[in-house]
Amino acid sequence: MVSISYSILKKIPSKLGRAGTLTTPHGIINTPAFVSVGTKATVKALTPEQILATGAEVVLANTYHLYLEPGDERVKKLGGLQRFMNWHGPTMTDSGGFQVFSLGAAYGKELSKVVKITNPEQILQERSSEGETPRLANIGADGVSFRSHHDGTLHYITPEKSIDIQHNLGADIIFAFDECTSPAESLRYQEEALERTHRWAKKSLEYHKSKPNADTQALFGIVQGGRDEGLRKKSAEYISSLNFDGFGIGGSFAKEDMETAVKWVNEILPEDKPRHLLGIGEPEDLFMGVENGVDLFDCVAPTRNGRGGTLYTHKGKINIRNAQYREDAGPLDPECGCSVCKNYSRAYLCHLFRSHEMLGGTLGSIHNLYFIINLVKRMRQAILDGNFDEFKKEFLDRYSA
RNA sequence: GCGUCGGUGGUAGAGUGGUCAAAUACAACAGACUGUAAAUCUGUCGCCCAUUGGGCUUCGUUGGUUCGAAUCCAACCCGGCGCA
Repeated sequence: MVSISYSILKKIPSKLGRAGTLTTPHGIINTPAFVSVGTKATVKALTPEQILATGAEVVLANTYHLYLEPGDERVKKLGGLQRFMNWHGPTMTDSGGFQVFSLGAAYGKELSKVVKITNPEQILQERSSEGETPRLANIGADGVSFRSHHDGTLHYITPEKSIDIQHNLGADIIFAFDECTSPAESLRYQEEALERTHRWAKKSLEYHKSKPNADTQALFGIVQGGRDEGLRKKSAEYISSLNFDGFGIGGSFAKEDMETAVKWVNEILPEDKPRHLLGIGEPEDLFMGVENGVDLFDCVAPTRNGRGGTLYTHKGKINIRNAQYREDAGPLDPECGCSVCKNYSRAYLCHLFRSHEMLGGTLGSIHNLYFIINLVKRMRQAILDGNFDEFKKEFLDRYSA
């Protein structure tokens, strides 16, 4: 029995990009697609009905968070992730690998998923090591020990443990436990981390395949390797050699490193399996990813920005709290087809955010998710229509003007 | 009218002789956010220049005491409360 199946419908001529369909036990994902992030089994501020209305086809939850609260066993007992959160479409779970980074090397520092600086020298300076906040995640030989950020309890996650948790959660697509590294790490460290991630990938896969869940849940292996071409390619080759159902491309990037890294990897990954660029989702990055053969993206940006009042428009992002919108009776983005843009004024949204009303975060999330999901859908359509390049130029010219 | 307590930056509210252009919170004005430590976080917030920094004017009003006053004294103005 096969958990998922992927097929390509059309490619971007002489590029890696493609449009296809990914069939899961809980429905079809039309790729490329943007995956909504619902870390704790909720896309923050949205009901499943609202998630659906944004055009979302798939939701990604998090192993680490759900393991801590309410507990994966409990989720299993309550019918699994889909049933628990009342989301009936396809689901994914991240392995907790990102938390190795965010609660480890990046904890208490200026490091994040995408670093603006590109000069390696500068990135290395970001690595402040003395007397900093103690990490909540520490890497051991076979796994990672996490100090829970909400009750201080200690937890040890191994690749097998991560898979067990993800089996209990029951998402359609799950990820191998990996180590997301910072671009600030030395090449030597990247090598060491990559070896670890590869070892864990193999363990994750073997363990997964030994369980009946392998029939209903697909497992994606994650390519790492940082900013180094040799390591990235080595990782793509190694992960490709294992019998994963699909692939994730991970790591924290310097903004301008991202495109080359994605290219290196996707030139190697087998064409007939889906690829997921983990944690990426700003419009310009989505174009880059789609053009270079990425099928799936997930990113907290639309929802996190949406809750904070930074909203996407065809003319770039705006901060709806700004004074200039206080009496702006027009729609947020006249070119957007979402329910927020059709029914509410900028002035009203501005008021909601200024008065800290919950509805602000909800409407902001609905709009931003719709905007990003729809953007990727339009990219898909453009591939099918054979005019991806034109669409990309037309959109980005105005978006970044 | 008498007594009493009090009048501080947009607001609330610390401060009671120098380290005070004045804590803190809120508001205001901006900014950040990329596999969610996030309905979060950061900066600015008297005026004028400047990179550190410097100059000027502020704590009801006026006048004093003092090397030095938001802080002490006096008078006045305003408000709360109590008694007539």
